[in-house]
Amino acid sequence: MSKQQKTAITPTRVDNFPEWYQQVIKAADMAENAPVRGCMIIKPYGYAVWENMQRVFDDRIKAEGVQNAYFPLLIPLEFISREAEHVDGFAKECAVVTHHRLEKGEKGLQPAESAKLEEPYVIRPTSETIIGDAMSRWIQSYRDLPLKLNQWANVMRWEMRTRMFLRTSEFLWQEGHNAFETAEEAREDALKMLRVYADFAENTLAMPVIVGEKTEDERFPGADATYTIEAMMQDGKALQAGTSHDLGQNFARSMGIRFQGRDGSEAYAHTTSWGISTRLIGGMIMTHGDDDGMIMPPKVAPIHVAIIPVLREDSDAAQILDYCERLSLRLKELGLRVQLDTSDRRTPDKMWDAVKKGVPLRVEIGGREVEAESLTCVRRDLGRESKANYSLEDFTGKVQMLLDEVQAELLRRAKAFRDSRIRDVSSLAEVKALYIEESAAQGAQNGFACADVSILSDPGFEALCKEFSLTPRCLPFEDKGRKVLIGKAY
RNA sequence: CGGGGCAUGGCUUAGUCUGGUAGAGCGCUCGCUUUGGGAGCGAGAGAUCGCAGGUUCGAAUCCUGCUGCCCCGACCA
Repeated sequence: MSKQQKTAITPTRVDNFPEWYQQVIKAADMAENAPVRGCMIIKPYGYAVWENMQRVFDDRIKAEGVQNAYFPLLIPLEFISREAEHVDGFAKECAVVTHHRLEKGEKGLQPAESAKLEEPYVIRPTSETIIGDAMSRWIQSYRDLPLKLNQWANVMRWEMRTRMFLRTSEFLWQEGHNAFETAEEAREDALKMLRVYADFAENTLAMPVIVGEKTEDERFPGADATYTIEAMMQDGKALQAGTSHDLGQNFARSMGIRFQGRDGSEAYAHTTSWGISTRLIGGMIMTHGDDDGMIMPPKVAPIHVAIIPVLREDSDAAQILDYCERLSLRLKELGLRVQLDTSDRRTPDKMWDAVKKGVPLRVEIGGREVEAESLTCVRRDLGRESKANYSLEDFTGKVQMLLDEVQAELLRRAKAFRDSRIRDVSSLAEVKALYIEESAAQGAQNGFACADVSILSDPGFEALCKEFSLTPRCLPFEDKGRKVLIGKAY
C-alpha cells in the first residue's frame, strides 16, 4: 500500500535535503523562526535537548577543573579592537549598541540623539576580550594559574545567511577560557578540550567526528592554532561541530594578562578558548534523522520512552490508563524520561507524533497487554519491524539495555555512512573527478576527499575549491598532519 | 554583499498577465461515528491580500519605494 510507505516528512532527504531539514524541525516541534532577522525561537522540545547536552557537558568540564562564571553581553568597542586579527575576523558581523534611550519621533519610537553613547558597545560575538580583561586583574602570580573559566551564554554574529540551529545570528553556546603559565600547557589544554568534545560528540550525541587541526586560513581570528571536530552530515557535507583554540600569548598581550613567574620575572599568560553551540542540535538532526523525522540519541533525548495507551471501544480505558501510569512510574524510578500520552487524540496520531519527535522507544499498551501483564515496544531507529512484546518484568530489566543499543546503533550507522564517503585521492585532478562525478549523479550526495597536504600549495587548488564550493576541513590527527580532508561545508 | 525566487486566514496556496471588493486544501472549534502506523460525515470560527506612497469611480491585481523570507554563491560555531 502506498499509504503505508508514505514518509512522515516531505520532501525526503534525497529529494531536497535542506527542505527536509526544516521540515524535521517543524514536525518535531523543536524550533521556529523568530520575528527577528536570523534569529530563532527554540521551543520546549528543542530546548530540552540543549538542557540535556548542557547537563552532561557541564559535569564533564567541571571534572576538568573548569569553573562557571558569567560575563556581560555588551563589550566595550575598544576591547574588540585591541587584537588585530580578532578585529578583522569579527568586525564585519558585530551588532553595535549606540544609544541608551528611546524617544518619540516622526516615525514612532527612535533612539534619542541626546542618549547617544560616547563609546558604543558591541554585543559579544565571543568573549575572549572581556574575559581576558577580567583575567588581567585576577591573575598576578604563577600561583593564580592555571585559571579555567567557562560561561554558558548567548552570542551574536550578524550572519549573511542563516539556518535554524546551524547558523543563526544569535546562538547559545558554552565558551571556555583557560589561562596557563607555559605555551606547552596551553597547547596541551587546547588538545585536551578537543578530546573532550570528540568524546562528547561520539558517546553522548552518537555523532562520529574527525579530530584535527584547521589550516591557517580556517583558523580562529587571533589564534595560533585552531583544533576542530568535523562531522559528516547525511548529504555528505561537513559540519564543524566544535573548536578549541590555542591562543598563544596573543590575547594575553592585547588584554594585559601578565603574571610574575617562579623566577620573579614578568610574563604573559598563554590562553586557550573552546566552544560548542546549539549548532550541535542541527548536527544531530542531519546525522540521525530519517524520512519519518528526528531520531534522538537516548543520552540527550528529552523523552526516552513514549507510552501510548491504545484505547478502543471494547476496552476498559480506566484499567489501561492505570496500567500505563504504573509502568510510567516504574520507568521513572529507573531514572528514565517518560511521557505518557493521555491526550484525547487518536492513537495513530500519537504514534506518528512519537515517530516525528524521534523518541527512542515507543511503548503501546492496549487491552491485550494489560491482560498479559506485558507491553509492546518499538525502536525508533529500527522502525515498525522491531515491534516486540515484553513482559513487564522483562522490559523494566532490559529497557536501559535497549536504550544503549539504540545509542550504539545510531553511532554505528553514522560511522558507516561517513566512512563510506571518504575517498583517498592523490591529485587535484582526482579531487575534481570525484566532485564532478558526484554532482552528476542522481541525488548527488558528496563526501570528503582525503589528500596529501601538499595539495594545499598546488597552484590550482584555490580555483578548484571555488568551483566546487570546497574547503579544507582539517588536517586529521590520525594522519599526523600529512593528509588534509576536503569537503563542502555548512 | 552578488544572482534567482517568493510574500493572500495558523500552514500550503488559487486568483495578479487581461483592475470590479477573496476561493480551496490542511489545521482549528463543536457534534456523531471512529481509534493496534497519519479516519469519515455534518456544522462553524478565522484575511484590513508584507509595509508605505501613487494611478483609478474602483487595486490582492497596475506603478514607485521599502521590509521580510527561501534557494544558490562569498563569510562564519
